[in-house]
Formats: sequence, C-alpha cells, structure tokens
Amino acid sequence: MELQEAKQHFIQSWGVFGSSWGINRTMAQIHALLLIAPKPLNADDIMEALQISRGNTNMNVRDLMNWNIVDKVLIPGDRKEYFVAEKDIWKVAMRIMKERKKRELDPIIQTMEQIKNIEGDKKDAETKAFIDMANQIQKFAKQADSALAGLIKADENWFTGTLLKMFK
Amino acid sequence: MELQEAKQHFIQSWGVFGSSWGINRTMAQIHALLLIAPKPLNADDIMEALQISRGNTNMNVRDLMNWNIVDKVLIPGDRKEYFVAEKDIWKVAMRIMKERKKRELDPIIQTMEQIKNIEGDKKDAETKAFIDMANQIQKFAKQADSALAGLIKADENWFTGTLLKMFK
DNA sequence: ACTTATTTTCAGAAAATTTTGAAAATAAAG
DNA sequence: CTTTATTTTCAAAATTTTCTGAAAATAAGT
Repeated sequence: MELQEAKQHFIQSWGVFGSSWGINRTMAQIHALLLIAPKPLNADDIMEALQISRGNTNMNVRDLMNWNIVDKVLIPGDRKEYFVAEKDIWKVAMRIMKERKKRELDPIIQTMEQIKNIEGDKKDAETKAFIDMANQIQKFAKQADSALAGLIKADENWFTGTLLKMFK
Repeated sequence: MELQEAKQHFIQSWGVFGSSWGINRTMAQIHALLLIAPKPLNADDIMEALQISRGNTNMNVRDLMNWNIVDKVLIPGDRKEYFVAEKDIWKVAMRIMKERKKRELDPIIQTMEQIKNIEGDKKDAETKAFIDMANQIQKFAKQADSALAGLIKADENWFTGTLLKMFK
C-alpha cells in the first residue's frame, strides 16, 4: 500500500469510527488528518486535503479545540493560524472521556436524582419498577463516573501515568 | 413529581443520552419504556406510549433484540408478541459494550493492521508520523479490547460477577 | 382451504443534521 | 486611517437519517 492511499484509508476509517460514536464525521476526519500530520496545518491545508468548505473547517476545528484534543499554534512570520493534534492517544482518550463524562454521564445522574422523588404508593408495581430502575441506573452511572475520574486523575499526574504505561 | 410525569422525563432523558452516543433516539426511548415497564409490552402498547408508527416500532424493537438487551416473550392465549428488557443495568452495559467492541473496536484494529504495511522510506517524517500513529492506535485499541473482554468474561460467570458486585 | 390477526418490509415523506459560501467581523500591515 | 489578509458567522441548500403507512408476508384459528 502506498502512503497516500493508506492516509486516505486512515482518515476514512477514523471518520466512520467517530460517527458511530455520535461524532460528526468531518470532525473526526479533520482529527485524523491532524493526527498523522508531521507538522501543523492551516485551514487551507485542511480544506484542500478533505475537500470541504472554509466554514465547515472552521467550525469543526473549533469543536476539536473545545474537546481539548487540538491546539492552535502560531508560526512566526505567518498570519495564518495553524493547528496540531495531541499525538498521545492515551491522552486523547482521557480528554474525550473527561468531556463526555461531564456532558453526558453527569446529567443522567442528575436526572435520576430528580425523578426518584415521586409521590404515590411505593408498593405499587409500576412505581416500584420505576424507582428500582432509577436507583440502579444512578448507582451504575456513579460507579462509571468515579472509575473514569480515577483514570483521569491518574493520567493527569505525569509520573503515575508514565509508570502505568511502562507496564502495559 | 407525579409518576407519569417522571416516566416521560425518564424516557426523554434516555433518548437524549442514547442519541449522544450514536444510538437512534426512538430506539433508546423504546428501551427506556421497556426498562420501567412492570410487565411485557406489545407493539401497540409501544406505539401508543411513544406515539410512533408500527413500522418504526417493529424496526427498533428488532434492533434492540439484536443488541441482546430486549427479548420477545409469548403470552399464552394471546396472539400478539410481547417484549421485555433486561432489567439488570450491569448486564445491559456489558452486552452493549460487547456488541460495540465487535462492531467498532475490532474493525479499527484490523484497519490499523492493514495500513501499517506501507511501502516507502520509513525514515521520512511523514511516513514515520503515520506508522507511529497507526501503531499507537492499534496498541490502545487492543488494550481497550482486552480490558472489555475481561469485564465481559467476568460478568458471564455468575459467581464471579456476583462477587465483584458485592464490593462495588 | 379460507378468513382473520399480526408482523414485516420498504418506497417515499418528513425531520434532523451537516455543509456551503458569501457577507460580516476581526486583526495585521503599511 | 486604509488596505489587505484571515477568520467567523449563519441563512439557505444539500445530504443523511429517521419515520410513516400501506402492501406483502407470515402465522393462527375455524
């Protein structure tokens, strides 16, 4: 396989992978492109490589920066803005998890808390099934939440992170 | 909060949660409805509760069964088909992970394997950045894969599963 | 075998999401 | 201050995904 062909293949696969997880395909493709770029790319580079518009590029790069997995870099003597992706996949995964935990897991825990407080006969089968489920989900989500928090905390400590990875 | 109101809230939240993870909103809502139903529901029950068409109901229930988190049950003396959801959230999570691992993680590992075999100068910065990334992703995906396989295996063993949960 | 109940399929319609591109905003250079 | 380069925004268009509903298929009952 040729390098350029392999790159296309990679970008394509990463896009499919991302979109199966609810991430915009183009955003995932831009991420893929930056992951394998040996140096920072600007908006025109991205537009050209993926054949997408400037607006699309701009919005998705901004999102990637919100996820903390892409950074803006300035190159002296160049007015354009350049972008680089975090290259350590472990870090990338941690940052994505951290964000998804905040955006999606925490709200579920909140919702379960709210809906558990319902009026009415707790002996009634319907009511019981409902409260049981809300409790179960809340308990599970809290476990997942703290497991993730643990992983993230470990990773944010450089020394611990390095040690762990040495034994992988 | 009233029970019916709380149920709506729950179904709604589960739908939002699901769709942020790339799962069809209606499928997640049907799942939510079944999770809190004290007894099996048939297609008409689901159509009525969620105000959706028969075709939509049928397709999404089929998908839920493919995920192994909803089962068809037959009630003696009734020609209609009834559906129940697996009520143990831990099991639900395991089955979803097992399926997603198969559908999404395994293909990524495969793709990385393929694209690593590229021709050309491995000293070239572009080539190097590319192969490094493919290796890193493959390594990470394999780790995630075996971690999940471990969890799933533990869970499929009733005794071990019960023990683990006792210490949660 | 015929009738009736129920489920499944799938083409077209509707809805939701993504993308474009040009105009507005911003920022740097002269 | 003016010009030029670059980025951002966002309404409208394109695309993708989801949903409907009626027809076809399947299954049960008489």
